[in-house]
Amino acid sequence: MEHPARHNLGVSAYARLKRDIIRGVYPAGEKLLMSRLKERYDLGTGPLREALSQLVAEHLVVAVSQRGYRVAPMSVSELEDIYDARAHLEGLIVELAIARGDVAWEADILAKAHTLAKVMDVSGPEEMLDVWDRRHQAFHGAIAAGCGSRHLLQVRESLLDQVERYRHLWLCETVFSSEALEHKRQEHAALVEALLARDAPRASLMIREHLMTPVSIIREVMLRRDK
Amino acid sequence: MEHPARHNLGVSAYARLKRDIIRGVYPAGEKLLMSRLKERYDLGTGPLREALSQLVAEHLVVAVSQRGYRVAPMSVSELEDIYDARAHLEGLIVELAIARGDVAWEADILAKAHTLAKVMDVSGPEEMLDVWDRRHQAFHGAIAAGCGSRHLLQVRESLLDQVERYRHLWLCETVFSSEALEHKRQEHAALVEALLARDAPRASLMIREHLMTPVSIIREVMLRRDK
DNA sequence: TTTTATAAAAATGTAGATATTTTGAAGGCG
DNA sequence: CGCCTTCAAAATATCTACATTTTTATAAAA
Repeated sequence: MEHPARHNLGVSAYARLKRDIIRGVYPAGEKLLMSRLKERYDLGTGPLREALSQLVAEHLVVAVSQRGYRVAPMSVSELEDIYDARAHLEGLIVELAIARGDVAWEADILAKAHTLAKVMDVSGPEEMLDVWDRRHQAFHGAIAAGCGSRHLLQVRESLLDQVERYRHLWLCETVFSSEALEHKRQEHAALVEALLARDAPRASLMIREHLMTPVSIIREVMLRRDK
Repeated sequence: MEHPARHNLGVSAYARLKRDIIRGVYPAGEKLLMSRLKERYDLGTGPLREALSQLVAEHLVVAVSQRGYRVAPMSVSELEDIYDARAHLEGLIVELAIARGDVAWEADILAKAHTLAKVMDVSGPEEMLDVWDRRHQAFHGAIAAGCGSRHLLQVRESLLDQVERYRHLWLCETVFSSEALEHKRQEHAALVEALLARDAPRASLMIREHLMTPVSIIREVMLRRDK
């Protein structure tokens, strides 16, 4: 009938740039030369500037007038602040979800938790980490969805994007030991239990702690790298 | 020494467009014709598209590929969700501010509260509403600042921008009676009292209720207009 | 070493070319 | 007659190429 996807170049430039920044293709603080980007993505300046403007609004890129764009810098202090903000926001969302979530919400959490717990190493650790991460996101997404607020979820997504670069450091560093995975699994199980029991204070505390655990590891990776 | 402000056209296009959208110069859902914008702001398509891309990221504008841009639609359901999200976020921020704020934070709140309480009608109601609104924002900003999290404050700003169009309806509608102003003043005083007493649950509840009060009025304005 | 002059590189903006969507009229069909 | 298609013209969005302005790098002079 219609073309499957008919978006303009700015949109795909945005998606590709964002992906590359989050994946660490460009180091934090690196200058994003127009000429280089034009070559790499085979696009004109127009669409690129559109994409960069959006990324500026999302704080993944900073613009200095007449001096182009650079990847937003990373720092330990930002690491701490962003994880702190995210943990507290997620705590709030969990409390609301417990107050507002219905049976379908509960069911979806159970479903996603089950899928996550059953991730098996079938085709190499690289592939498996990818699957695990996707299902992990889906699990937490299902929990958050219960809050029922489009705008809170939107704000949550925004912080997720901003935290992703730091989280990527963690995923790369942590050669995922099966103990760590087992530990996560237990935390998730306990969290599900608290959610279904509708114990808001406990669930909120648990998720805040759950989300803060990577911070110390990432901090050390960053300090080590900076030397 | 140097030029005071040397930003590119995209930046000023962004500021002007945002201002006009928030102020209701363009009705919600209206198509933003490139030709019209070019004429109105005397700019080329390049800078305009940059600005619009940023506004898309901030959810004030929506883009449909190959079909240009339009002002983000407004609806009663969004009104309710956005105020709900904002109230809960602000409640969280207040709790954190009470836990983390120092003496300078307390002092700044008192200062801003005082300035706000002493707004006098000196040069017409238009001017006075403007002054009151600015000081009101400063007062709430001072409270929020105590949470100490750059990212939470950034997320708060984002929601403030999104809510501003609805709030503007309220400001326009409410021919500010001195009773309403007096009522606000009392709410503010009580809030300051709870903050200084470091009573987190009470302050959080108070601010949530304080922020939700305009909703019913705005809803009625919107329902009346849609008919 | 610091300053200044100059050349190269880069960012930014505009005009116009291209592609897409919308409009509106004409024609066909129930 | 009302309603749906079809199709061309007009309007619109989008993109690129090039012109302009600004910054950065380089080298000579103080």
